[in-house]
Amino acid sequence: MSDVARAAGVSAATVSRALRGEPGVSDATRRYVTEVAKRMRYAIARDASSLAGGRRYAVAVLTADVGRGDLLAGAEGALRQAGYDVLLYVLRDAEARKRFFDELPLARRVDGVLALAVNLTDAEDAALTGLDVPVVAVWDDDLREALRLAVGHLTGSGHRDVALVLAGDIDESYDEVLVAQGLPVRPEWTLWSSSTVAGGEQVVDALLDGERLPSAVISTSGEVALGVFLRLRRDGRDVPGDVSIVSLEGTDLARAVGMTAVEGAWRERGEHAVEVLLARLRGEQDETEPPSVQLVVRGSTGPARDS
Amino acid sequence: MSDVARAAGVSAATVSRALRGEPGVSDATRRYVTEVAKRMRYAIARDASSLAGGRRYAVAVLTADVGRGDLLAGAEGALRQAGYDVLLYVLRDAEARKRFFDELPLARRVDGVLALAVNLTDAEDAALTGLDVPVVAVWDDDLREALRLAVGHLTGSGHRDVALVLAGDIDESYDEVLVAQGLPVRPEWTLWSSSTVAGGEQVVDALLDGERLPSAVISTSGEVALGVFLRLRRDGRDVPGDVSIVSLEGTDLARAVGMTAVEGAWRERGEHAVEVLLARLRGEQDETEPPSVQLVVRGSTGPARDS
DNA sequence: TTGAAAGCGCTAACAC
DNA sequence: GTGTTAGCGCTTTCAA
Repeated sequence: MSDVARAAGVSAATVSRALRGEPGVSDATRRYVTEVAKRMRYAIARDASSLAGGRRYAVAVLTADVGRGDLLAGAEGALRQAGYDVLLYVLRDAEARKRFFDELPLARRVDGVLALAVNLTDAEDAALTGLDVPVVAVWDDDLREALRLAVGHLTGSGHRDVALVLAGDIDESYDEVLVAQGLPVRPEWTLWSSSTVAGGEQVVDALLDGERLPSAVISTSGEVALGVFLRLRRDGRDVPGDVSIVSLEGTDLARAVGMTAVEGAWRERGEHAVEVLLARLRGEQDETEPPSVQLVVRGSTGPARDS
Repeated sequence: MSDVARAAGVSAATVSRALRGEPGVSDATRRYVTEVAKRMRYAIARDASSLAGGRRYAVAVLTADVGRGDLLAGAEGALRQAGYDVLLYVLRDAEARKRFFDELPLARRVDGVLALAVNLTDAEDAALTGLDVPVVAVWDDDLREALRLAVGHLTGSGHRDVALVLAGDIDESYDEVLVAQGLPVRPEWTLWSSSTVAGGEQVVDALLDGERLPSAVISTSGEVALGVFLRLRRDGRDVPGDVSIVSLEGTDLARAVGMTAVEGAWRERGEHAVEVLLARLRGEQDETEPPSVQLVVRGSTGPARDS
């Protein structure tokens, strides 16, 4: 930077102000400095900038699962455009997750935290809040809303025996949504799975071991839903004749295989989360609503067997 | 840090040396300082550290497509474990890609660059090399090898009319692999697609518009391969009776739907790439081989129609 | 083995 | 509108 200052015949402070768009520089000077900097291919040393200025121009993005590509891509694009670096943390499994929250390697390193598809426990949330930077989480509310839609659709078709498959580290309180809509909750019908097709297949195995099959399965993960579908079919069950399936993660994969799903505009959801975070960073509050989700009925759901 | 120094009754320099494992500190001092730092929940200010030390403890990870989750997850885990931050850059489409290489926002910000599933053009490669940090790219070689396996499998079953679907920004020279194995190359059978199921469906539409169908389709993307499969079937074509399909991206999705695919151990491939990069960072050269890929034959391929 | 001092490249506060 | 000065929190000489 001092090179640029010398070349432009101004002080380093002026270069700094000019390049950052700070007030207190004449238009002519700003233009000239900008041009010189460009010609010299000057790239700011962010470390020094952060050290002196206090801001870090970086946001940590936590995700449980890189599979939810659109959410992540949307957030990355929006952050990048706003001039923030994206520090990616993949909380792949319980162990990685625990290590992350134990060490919490974010202190003094980021201006904010975005938790995508993570579903923080209270303790984890507290740990992040202790960092003293804004934390924005996407997924939990979205998931609840999606679940409500799915349950509504199923009860409307006479389903009462609904199994819920949760992918990732998700707390149990989702059962409440079932209860709220008047459905019974059977412990053996609340299942956990990794977010993979194979996970979905295993879920079906567990279900088949039980007394009887539920008449419908809701899965938070599109891949799991597909696994459930494939495994059921391989076992000679008809979908939706014997079992209906709803995925809470609508992607074009769901569309292509004809899976009833909640479509969430995930890229837009990621961008919206960034808006909220940036507003918090500015000390404001973003009041806009996230993009709404909607249920798209396809061939994987039908009336309940006994209705 | 000076707090820790004061509390431990040593100088900041000693704290610095102790915490980083630098020589020149007695074991007793190191242990004590480490303990005090931990007790005080000291977190180093990376900015200051980088500024003073020259190293940035950060690696840029470029990816064309967050869909290849395992590759990314593998690289992220390995980098994190080695103490590096992961700066994620999603080169989503041609425009984002161009902007990235025009601005090249990495100067003075990272110690190295990892390009995952990107396939750099010569110009792009030169731009990165100009950054003066090690650059490691994964995908191109892997893809060529995978393609060789796929082509070998198909020609072994008598296929000669093979269409190639490239997902992402991939250069055309992959045709050479077909030529090298004695296959004819027809321009209308080299197709580009976005890495989505929908993209695969569109590819089939284009194929159906042509004079005749190829007897086999190779797709670099697992999702595209699935789209091809679904669309062909919806059109009344038999797979593999009419058309065989091979995916170069073997995931459990490929397994679940019975797709012949090249399984690449992507997570391990990502970790290996990090090994190579870290070695370069240490000024060494990693000579280990990347994990090998292998073809798994499933139901989506069979003998050629006319053989 | 340890400490003191200089300086990394910026920004912010204060002058002018 | 612009320059000067003083740090930001570390690492790295150089001395002790």
